[in-house]
Amino acid sequence: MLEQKSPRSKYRLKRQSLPEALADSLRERILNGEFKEGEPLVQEAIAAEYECSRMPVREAFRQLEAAGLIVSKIHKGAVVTTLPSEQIMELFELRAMLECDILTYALSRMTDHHLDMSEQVLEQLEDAYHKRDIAKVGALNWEFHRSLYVPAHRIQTLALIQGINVQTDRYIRLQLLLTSAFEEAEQDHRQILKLCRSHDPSVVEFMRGHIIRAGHNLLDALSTRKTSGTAA
Amino acid sequence: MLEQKSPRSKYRLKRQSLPEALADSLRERILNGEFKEGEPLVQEAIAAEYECSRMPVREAFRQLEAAGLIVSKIHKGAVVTTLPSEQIMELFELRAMLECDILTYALSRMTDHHLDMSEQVLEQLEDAYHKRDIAKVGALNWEFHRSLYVPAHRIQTLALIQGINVQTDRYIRLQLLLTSAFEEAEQDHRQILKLCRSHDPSVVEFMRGHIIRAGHNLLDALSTRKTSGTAA
DNA sequence: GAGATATACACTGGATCCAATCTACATAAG
DNA sequence: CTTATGTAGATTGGATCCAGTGTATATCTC
Repeated sequence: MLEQKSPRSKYRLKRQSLPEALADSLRERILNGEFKEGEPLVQEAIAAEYECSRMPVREAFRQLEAAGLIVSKIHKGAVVTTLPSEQIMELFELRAMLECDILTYALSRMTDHHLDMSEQVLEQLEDAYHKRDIAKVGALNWEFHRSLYVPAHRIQTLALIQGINVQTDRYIRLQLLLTSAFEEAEQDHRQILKLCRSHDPSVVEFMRGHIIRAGHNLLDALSTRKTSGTAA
Repeated sequence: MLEQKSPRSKYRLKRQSLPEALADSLRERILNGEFKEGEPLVQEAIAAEYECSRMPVREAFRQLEAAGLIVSKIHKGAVVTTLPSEQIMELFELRAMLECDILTYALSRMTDHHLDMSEQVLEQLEDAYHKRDIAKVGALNWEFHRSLYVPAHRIQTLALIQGINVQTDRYIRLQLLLTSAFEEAEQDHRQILKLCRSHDPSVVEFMRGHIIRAGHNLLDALSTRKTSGTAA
């Protein structure tokens, strides 16, 4: 818990405030489904768990609220956000639009170095997938997409996409538990990388399909879960 | 300062925590240029101004940071974000893409009621513009755009667009001080409303031009300011 | 016994206090 | 005179404490 991430310099020391570290950890736990939709997050309980006061917890909550992962009502506390299925699909549609846009920018600027990096991430992703390490798959899935977009140098767009991916990650990880539809996504990823290597503009539309299909697959999985098993 | 906003019910009482109210007020002050780019925000000073402790200020800062208006480094405090001009233009391009998308959804669902509401906002906007009330123009400009998008029922998209508009608002208000390019925007707004009334799909492309032009006009204004007057 | 009122407990909101870190200035060494 | 070191003041980070609100249970009235 509370590990630091993405060290730029080789000897980078802990440079993160407690609230940020807490937010990172809590975000991860929400995405992993440890805190389920609608579940209340009690300041005191979290504080006790991390052996700190409620103060940094409150600041972390503000961050998570801004990211759309929780909502907090005054004097009533925070609960994990619940999204209706239309809004989940809307998130995937937003991703499709924004990621296709940024990929168009990125495509002409990708170097072999970039592509090798992406391939490396993809290999890790495939490895994690075969080991059924859900959390790692979720994180690496985004990391792979992200690696393709970096060459675009579209800072604001990338930040926006990252925010949306945090939200969809939650459902992607859920889907990994429910279905085996991710097999298909795996093949997509290889194809995407291949098209990128040849700088083929058709990759943009392929990416759109990849994202939209993921959304539909997920919604199918969610609806069948709801109709069939109403497990607590 | 710290007034409540958007009362849905007629007798809505204060239902906002201090940090939220603070964030609203500080956001407004940043957008109005009272706190300039790169200017540090000192917790104690703000707390003294609002006659509260530093605690709610810190939580408000977290919100503003998530909105991209400030950045805070550990043990070094918060400063108002400075964006390079490419990123400002990128924000306008994002707006163009997202707002055109949502407008397409909204167009077929707009009722006369919706359109009348929009017209009402537009009249207030024109009024504020003629009175040179910069803050009001900024707020109402977004409110007009927003009113056109509400019928689309695209909650996530609208939230995203709102976030970007908060950022561009800052520069729009700056532009109002620097240039008279907003005249043109005023005419655009009337034209947009007219096209919406006839549910003419060409309004989407018109909107795109409206937003992109606004971005270019702004960058022109900013660059001439930088090259000519290097006023403190 | 059902509904309204009162009260106790749990939790959040905010203030004050202490510790840790940064910055700036002063001082000393080369 | 320049650079390095040390120290004091300012400012942020985090903990503890108190107050206010919400909820649930118990009590009272009809």
